[in-house]
Amino acid sequence: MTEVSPSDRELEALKVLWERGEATVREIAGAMNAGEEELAYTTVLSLLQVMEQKGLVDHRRDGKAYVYMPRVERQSTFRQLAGGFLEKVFDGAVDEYLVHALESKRLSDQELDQLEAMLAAAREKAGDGAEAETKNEARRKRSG
Amino acid sequence: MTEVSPSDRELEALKVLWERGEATVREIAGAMNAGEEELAYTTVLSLLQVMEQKGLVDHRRDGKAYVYMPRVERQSTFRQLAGGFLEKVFDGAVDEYLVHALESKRLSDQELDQLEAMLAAAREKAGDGAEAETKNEARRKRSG
DNA sequence: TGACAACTACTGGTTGGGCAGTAGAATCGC
DNA sequence: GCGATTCTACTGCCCAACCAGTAGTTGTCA
Repeated sequence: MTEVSPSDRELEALKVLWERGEATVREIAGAMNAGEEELAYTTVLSLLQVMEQKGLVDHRRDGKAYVYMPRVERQSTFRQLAGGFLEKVFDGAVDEYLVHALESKRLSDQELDQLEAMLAAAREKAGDGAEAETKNEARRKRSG
Repeated sequence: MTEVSPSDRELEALKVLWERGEATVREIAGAMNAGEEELAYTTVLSLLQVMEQKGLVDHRRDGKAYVYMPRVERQSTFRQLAGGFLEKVFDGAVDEYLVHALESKRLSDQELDQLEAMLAAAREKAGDGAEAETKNEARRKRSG
């Protein structure tokens, strides 16, 4: 459904919108300028306009200002981004994907616990679909 | 050390080189054209030349042809890519990073085992490094 | 209503990635 | 030596992302 992926800057803007639900251009610009970089107001506006064309955001009028809101879900966008990266860089090898992330950053115990829990959950879910998966495997082997 | 990240296409070429150790332009072009897309020979050559400027690859002459070889490590490149993506998209939240990867792809039992093992290893390492890390922290604070 | 303040639309410049053609250099076979 | 082949160097085009200015519009307030 969501064919277009946001660029880096666009993702920044989306993050603001996901957090707030909706925001004026000025608010978004303010949030994006929280760091060191300073973007001109009109730059952010341009960004939003392009994003609207792509279907990433929507807007309505409020007084004389435009209020922008996200049109894509946080979840699905992230999934799409992660999936795309995984495929593009690691050719789908999740273990490679994770191991380099682990190497690039030292993790706290809590984070490790969190990951552990997620793996357990994934295992559960895999259990659900395991039968179908196995059938596919078998079919592939027979026909191959 | 490695300041520049390869673009998507450049990464493709690097993958070929990592696999083979070294290769002529023609070989690289052949490998990259294994899929559906067809790139002109000169296109691949241009790509390599740009990559050389960036310090991603090196070349030597062999007869009349150039033989290219990687100048950056597979490991560190992947780590850099994964780390960058993690930071840029998920603001460093590894759990988010993984969960979306898990969602985007159904995993086999083997893969899950693999991930589990990696987490265990990471936990070990976290334990090992904790002390040293603490010492460094302390030293830094004292001298600062 | 008129002037000002704040906002948006439109336009353009810059950069990097991607692609490929043409011209020129090197090599090989004879 | 000389032509044909195969390679590289150089150049240019296209497109998307990014950035921001200028002109025009809208709302507000005295």
